[in-house]
Amino acid sequence: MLRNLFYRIANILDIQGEIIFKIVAYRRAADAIEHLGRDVRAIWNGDPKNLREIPGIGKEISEKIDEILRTGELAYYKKISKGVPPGIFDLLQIPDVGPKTVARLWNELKITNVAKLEKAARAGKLRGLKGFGAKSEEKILAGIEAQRRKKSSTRVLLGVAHPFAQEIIAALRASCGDAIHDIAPAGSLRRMKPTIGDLDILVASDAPEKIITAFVSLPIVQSVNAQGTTKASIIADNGMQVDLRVLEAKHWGAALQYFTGSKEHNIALRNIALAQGLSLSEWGFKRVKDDKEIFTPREEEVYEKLGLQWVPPELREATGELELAQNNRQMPRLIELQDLKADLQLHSNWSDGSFTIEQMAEAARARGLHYIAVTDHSQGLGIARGLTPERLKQQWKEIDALNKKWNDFVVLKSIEMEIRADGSLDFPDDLLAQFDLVLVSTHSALKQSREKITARVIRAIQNPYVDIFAHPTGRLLGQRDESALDLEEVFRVAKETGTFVEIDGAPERLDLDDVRVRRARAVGAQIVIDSDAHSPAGFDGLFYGVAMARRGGLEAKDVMNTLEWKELRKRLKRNR
DNA sequence: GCCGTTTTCGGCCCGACTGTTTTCAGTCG
Repeated sequence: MLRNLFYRIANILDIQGEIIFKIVAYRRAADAIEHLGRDVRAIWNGDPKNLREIPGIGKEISEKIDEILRTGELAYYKKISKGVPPGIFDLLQIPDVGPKTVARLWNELKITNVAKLEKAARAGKLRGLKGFGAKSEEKILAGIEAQRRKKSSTRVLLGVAHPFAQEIIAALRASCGDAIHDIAPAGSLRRMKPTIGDLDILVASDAPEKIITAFVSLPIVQSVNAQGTTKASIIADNGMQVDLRVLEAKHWGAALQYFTGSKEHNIALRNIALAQGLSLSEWGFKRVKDDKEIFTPREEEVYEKLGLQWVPPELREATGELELAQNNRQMPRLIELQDLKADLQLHSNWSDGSFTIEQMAEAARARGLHYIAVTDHSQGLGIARGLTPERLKQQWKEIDALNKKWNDFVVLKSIEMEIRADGSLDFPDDLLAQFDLVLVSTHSALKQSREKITARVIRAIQNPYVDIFAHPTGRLLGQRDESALDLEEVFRVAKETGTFVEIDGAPERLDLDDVRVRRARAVGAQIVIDSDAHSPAGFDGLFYGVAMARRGGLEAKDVMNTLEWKELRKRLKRNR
């Protein structure tokens, strides 16, 4: 709410022609609030001065936040938004229409919404404005059309975009591998964001034409948006836009850094460069005093040149990573997939999985894991064939028999137990005590009020036999929003009780995300990473879960299932 | 409006592209 309000203030100021730096300040403050991952109230605590510890929030904005938190209103916003037609903000969403254009459309032609703009453009009334011609009208109409299409399309899950990019890269290597010096995905995919808009792929090569031709001829290409000598843009048959750029090897480091982003990270990095008399762009460095160019063939050199540690792409979100890179080697050594010894949430055909426990175990073992917890659903989740105590006893016999098969792998008896709407659990304590490990989660009544669902979850994790709270927010990307759960409070109780909180790596969940992972660690809750696999391929979820952990800045020591079972077992609250 | 190993005042990221111009403003990533 605060974020949207400050963005709206920035947009109004932008249209009103306010100096850009003031506008940027409001947007930056809005982003800072979003990146907090918790309620600003907790930091505010009744005193606006407390807010100034947040980077990007100074005297003016802290006092405005204070006013909003106290009164629910902002006099300044009321003042500047007076007489601004609401349709104006939709105009800003149209590609190639910015604040200056909106201001002139509004002032000179009384155009205040998209419908009026479309009508005027069709009637050829825009070309009367100075600097506008027939092409401008076409561009605006195309922009409106593009905007309409975009509304219906959505971002793609990381779990879809990542293998897709690998497929494209493999195809390009196969067709012109001898001409490829280097190839890599950039953009939000390289930063491993939970969802991806467009794919950016970078190639270092001396034969750009060959690469471009091969790219636009790939079988996945549905249409070609643009094709030039060094870049091309296509729409793939799965609807994704894929942009390819080809460049010389000497530009590789700067280009990869630049196209990986984030935009905010790059701006901060360029500021650091400027302070050292260097101007940084996607082509490399330029010394300000004499324009001498300095090339960086490797990305590491971009950071080294500035006296910084290399920043892992997952951390490049301008949330303090450059301070770590500057301050004497404080960059964390982020957790890697190989650090995980176990997967503590997965499903078999005893509930809603499609494979036997043995098949799942063999797949996990083949991926290098040392143990797994089989966490089929409990009876409360009837739709997923949840287990009753009777079927559970049969399942345990199967697990006991299986465990005789290996001397280097263990299957733990576990359960994904439903936390009922009232906070009670699906099984009594004497049964819970017989599991190796108990995981709890919510699948129903996710629309409960903040108070109700928070109390419900806390009651569950206070149980002495509950070890892990799985997919905490319950979100399904693109389908279902997070619950209203007070995560800050849940993390606090998790720490106090020794309950672990989970990063569920299933691509449609990625729950906790990076922002929440940071908060969990800051509060002191212990974390595990699971795949939530329902099939052998589902173990890929560990990779995506690790990506969220990396984005949250976690090292191996921060993640409990990097421990072998005999160590982890000692850390369970029931054994402490 | 924010911020400080060049600054409490005077800065604030960089380059490409487009359409309209004839040197540039606006937009984008």
